[in-house]
Amino acid sequence: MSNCDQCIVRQFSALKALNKDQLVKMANCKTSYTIKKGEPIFQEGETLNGLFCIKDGVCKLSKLSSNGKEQILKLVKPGELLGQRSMISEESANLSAVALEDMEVCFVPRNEIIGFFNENNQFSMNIMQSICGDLKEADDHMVNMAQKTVKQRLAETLLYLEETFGANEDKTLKIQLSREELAGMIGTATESCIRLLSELNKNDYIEIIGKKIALKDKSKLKRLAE
Amino acid sequence: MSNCDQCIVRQFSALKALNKDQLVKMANCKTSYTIKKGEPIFQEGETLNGLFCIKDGVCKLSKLSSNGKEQILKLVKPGELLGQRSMISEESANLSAVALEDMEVCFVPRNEIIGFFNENNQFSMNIMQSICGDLKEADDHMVNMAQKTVKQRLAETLLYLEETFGANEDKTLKIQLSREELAGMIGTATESCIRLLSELNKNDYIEIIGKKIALKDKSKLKRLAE
DNA sequence: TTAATAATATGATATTTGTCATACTTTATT
DNA sequence: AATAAAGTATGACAAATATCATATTATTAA
Repeated sequence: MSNCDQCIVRQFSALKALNKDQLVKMANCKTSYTIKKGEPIFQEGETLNGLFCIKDGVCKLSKLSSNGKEQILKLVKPGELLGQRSMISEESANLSAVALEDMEVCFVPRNEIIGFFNENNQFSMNIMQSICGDLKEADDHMVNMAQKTVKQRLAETLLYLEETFGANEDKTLKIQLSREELAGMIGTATESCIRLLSELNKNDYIEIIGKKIALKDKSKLKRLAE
Repeated sequence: MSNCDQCIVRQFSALKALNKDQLVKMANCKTSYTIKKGEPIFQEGETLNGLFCIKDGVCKLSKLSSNGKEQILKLVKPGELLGQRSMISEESANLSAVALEDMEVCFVPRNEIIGFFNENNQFSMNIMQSICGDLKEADDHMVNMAQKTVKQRLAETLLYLEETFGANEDKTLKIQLSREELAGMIGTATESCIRLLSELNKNDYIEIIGKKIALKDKSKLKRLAE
């Protein structure tokens, strides 16, 4: 049973407000998991009863729309928490979480976290602020979805992916998304996404190297995204 | 200085967890406002420093997109709170709030509310749950924006408006939105919105009576919205 | 390795949606 | 009441996007 003290999640999430005692308690009740690329951490509708800490690997949060297409709402990276909303609302998961890479996560039962809420105001304030951040992001994202063209959303998403997950030595995006997943992020048909990528490639905004994508002219992309 | 004890906002919001003492404190520090239709309660970017209680009237929460169009993200009705996110994040307002009808609102300074947080766990839990509700709504809304056609979104919005704000005796929607505002809710051009309303009118989904809209066949509308 | 499957790519075409022009109607102002 | 201004409506057209078909390439399984 490893220590939570030095964990990356502690450094970057609301957990930074926990004291030694609370960290020990958490270390004693947590469960660690390895999750293979493509596997779910949880599914839409599932009861969670706790909080997930993302130690390593990236996952997508998505929801199936009534037309059967998967809309990706958010990508979650190491250091972040998962399942905050369900835990607080005492509701089943509204979104599915599926690994985009091999992952390491810890699960902490709800009771434990609620205990921390009641004895640690700073911790509950941190959790609140994290959820408020998600809400602001969601509102901003909505305006883009509603008011920008697919091409603009694609440009914006590519910039976001590089900024958030970085690039390899050959400038290609580190995060590996299929064309279908990329389309699911920007809310369009896979073919439209591929077509626009080809166009951006032709016009030297990006370079397509096999399945990988390198951002060639970021300022041009920014101008396109507005 | 009126009593907060019997206020509609107390009954329907996180404030229901406040005790007598806290209600008295709040009554003593609150400010009441009347806001005329069309006037802002606050604007995007403004510093709020407190929480608004909606006693009467409906307002829209909107944001200007980079192309200059207004996207309406949410409508807020009597009994609800406004400015929770800004208060918790200690950030300026991400959205503008503008009255759709004459309104009565109260303002409670941030300090007071933060005090209640620290002495009343149930209250802070209620606020958290309210924000979590907003987040779930935003996620669901996003899937619709991304995956449904404008016509489907229009049908869905009309149903939402009747369900949430009711209808008059002649079946027309109680809430009075301009075509431009309706377009701003569903994320489309005003002309497209008008055109689709005409089409729904022609096909007996709705009836257009001057500027007012009556839902004529709700089950057909539901089927359209999917 | 070979076959089978999935992912990527592109053409052809239909549909949806946005834009601009203009007319009509209602509301506000003088 | 007359005028102006704003809101609603519709046509014509262009642009954006989805859908279906099919080809090509990469990946997986036998």
